[in-house]
Amino acid sequence: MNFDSNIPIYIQIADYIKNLIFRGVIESGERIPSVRELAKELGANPNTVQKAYSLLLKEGFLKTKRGIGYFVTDDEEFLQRKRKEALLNFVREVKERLKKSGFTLEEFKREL
Amino acid sequence: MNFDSNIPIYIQIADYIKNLIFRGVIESGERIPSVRELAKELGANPNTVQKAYSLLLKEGFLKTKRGIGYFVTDDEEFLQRKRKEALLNFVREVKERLKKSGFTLEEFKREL
DNA sequence: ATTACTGTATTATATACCTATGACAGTAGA
DNA sequence: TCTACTGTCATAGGTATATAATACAGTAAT
Repeated sequence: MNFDSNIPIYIQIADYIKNLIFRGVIESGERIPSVRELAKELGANPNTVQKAYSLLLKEGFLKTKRGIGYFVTDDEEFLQRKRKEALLNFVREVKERLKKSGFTLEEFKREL
Repeated sequence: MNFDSNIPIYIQIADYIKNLIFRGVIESGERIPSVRELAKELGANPNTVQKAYSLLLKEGFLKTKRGIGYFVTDDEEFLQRKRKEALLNFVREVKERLKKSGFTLEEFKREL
């Protein structure tokens, strides 16, 4: 993982976890690394990981059990919906950026 | 223009100008708004606009004449090359994000 | 010369982010 | 019970970003 970006690290970590869920690397209901574990693994601060987890908690991706750990939500329907939303949002974002930069969709597809 | 993003404002402004150049809204050699003008127009601070312009100056998109203003470089070959680079970088970024999120290229194209 | 623009630079202040460190509370197993 | 994990919270310090205010220097038109 690479933190040399303008995007806040806790956002990058949240996206990283979200992507692992979408990819099925972490399954529904499964436990994820503790804040201290992941912090050590990524070379980040536990507080930063905590902030990322809190965000995912608020968004509904994670559940927490004090003293035990964080878990991916077991609401599979929710995850499927979010996955679809993520794709559509991404498509919208791509189109927006193409328009802003003055690239045509054809020009883009040609390089894809 | 919208600054409620995690991306620093001076980066957003630099991208905004770059896009205007790529789209041909501002032409090669043409003068761009003064730091104070653009700051007022965007509701940002002149120092922030200055930082954006300095970045574009360093990258070669702009030239400066003290007491007169900032101008888009007259090196059209450079701009063409940068435009192409921007497209290819964007394509690479899109592919990367698709891979990280576990979306297939076909899945993406279907929504495009 | 005066005026009104330019770019450029400095200082101070506020805020968000990140890290380091430590503390407290809940859980599970030896 | 003790130990070693968990989540959670608080404090302090450093850095980047953004704003506000001000100042100085170069250019051009009146």
